[in-house]
Amino acid sequence: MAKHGYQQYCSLATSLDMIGDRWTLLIVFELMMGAQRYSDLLEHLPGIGTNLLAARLKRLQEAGLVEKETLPPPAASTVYVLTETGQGLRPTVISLATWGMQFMEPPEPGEVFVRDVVRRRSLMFGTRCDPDVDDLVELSVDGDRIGIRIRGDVMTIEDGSLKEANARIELDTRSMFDVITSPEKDAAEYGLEKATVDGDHEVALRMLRTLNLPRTIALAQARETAASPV
Amino acid sequence: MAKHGYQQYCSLATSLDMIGDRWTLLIVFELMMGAQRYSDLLEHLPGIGTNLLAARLKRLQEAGLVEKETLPPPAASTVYVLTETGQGLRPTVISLATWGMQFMEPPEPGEVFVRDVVRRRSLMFGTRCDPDVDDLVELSVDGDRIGIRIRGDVMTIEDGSLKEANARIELDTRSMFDVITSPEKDAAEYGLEKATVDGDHEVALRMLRTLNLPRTIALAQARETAASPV
DNA sequence: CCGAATCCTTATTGATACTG
DNA sequence: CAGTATCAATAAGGATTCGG
Repeated sequence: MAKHGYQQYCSLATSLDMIGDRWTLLIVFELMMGAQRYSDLLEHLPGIGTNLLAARLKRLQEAGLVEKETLPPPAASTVYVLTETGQGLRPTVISLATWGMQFMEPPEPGEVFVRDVVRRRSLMFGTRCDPDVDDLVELSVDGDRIGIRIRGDVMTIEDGSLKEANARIELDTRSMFDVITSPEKDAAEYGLEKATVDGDHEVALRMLRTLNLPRTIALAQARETAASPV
Repeated sequence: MAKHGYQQYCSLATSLDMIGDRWTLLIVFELMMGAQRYSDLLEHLPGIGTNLLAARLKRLQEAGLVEKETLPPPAASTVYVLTETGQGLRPTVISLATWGMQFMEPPEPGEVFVRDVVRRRSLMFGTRCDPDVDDLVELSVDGDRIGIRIRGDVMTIEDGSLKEANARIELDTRSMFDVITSPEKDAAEYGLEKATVDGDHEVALRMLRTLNLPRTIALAQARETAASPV
């Protein structure tokens, strides 16, 4: 689309020449959540079309934002990884994703898979957390069930139900939406009221707080940046 | 381009549906530097084509990011203005523009108009400045001449030469590039060595520091954000 | 002159089929 | 699994025209 680019001597135009094409930034976003195979990307980017994915990956590699890596045997599959340069887009992507949050409507039940929402959340999840925490929570939203482990500053997700969870949270789509998108710092408490909790309530509350954290922090940072723009 | 959008329940995809089209973010960037008429935008966005500009402005208005305003007589012209929502993109735009800086090559002499470079710089210029400063400097880069006034936290630019300037800086394109893009905090001192200065050296140095400021601050913020990603 | 709307050509995309 | 190839549908680029 930007075949011969914006021909402007402007760093924003330069950036857009590199990542301004349709789908490109979404691919970068996906790769920020970890290395992925071609088919993983296809799956996580519904609607992209295999030719476009291939084309974008090629350009991203030429631009030095992405690299192909071959996993050691027995996996022996090739994955795409963001380079250091590509990782440099993290603040931008987070800031843009945060801005977009204000336009999101509560989803229809079933429209959304919790797993994807929490996965994306995990990108914005930072290091500002208690290093001693080690929580394993089963989260079920309108029947859609995943396991989330928070260990210090690392969040990992697994599918299906967990026998060893410290807490089980069951909640409806709307409440989940409220917890995640609300800039209020008591959104987690509110979500807890709406939820059915099994197991350690303390752990459950901490988990909901963690899921809300990115939004709160991002807003604070955005305000600060806006107040004294760079 | 994104006619029926990415159909993903994802705030980044939502953002891109609004500002992901070609030219759109550049238009927003322009408007961040102040209200502009249709023809001003055409001029500042070389290559856009009048039909596209019209189409983008229409979409941006529908999306609530831009509004049309009619200036009071005798100006009586209509200008486009960013709404509060549109202004919310400021941190994103600054972060993306900062990221792109690493790919910029020193321009050919004459390729670039100082005025445009400094104009864009003024967007990133923030409030972290000495409120007592009131400097008026004439800056000439390879013969291209503008006047810059810094008064507290406000930077204004005017064309042509100034009789009343406190200092006159004359420098080549390459040195100007170095001052602006260098993350080193002594870039300004370096630039001063390369320059011919007439008038108050203290004022000249402060001006070069100010032009370098955005880059330095932006990098510091990016590092911080990357370290504890939102 | 400003602020577009129209027409036409080229480039990019989206969807699907196909291959090593 | 990891892409290519094909092709119709769209969007962008460029020139010109039009109304106030």
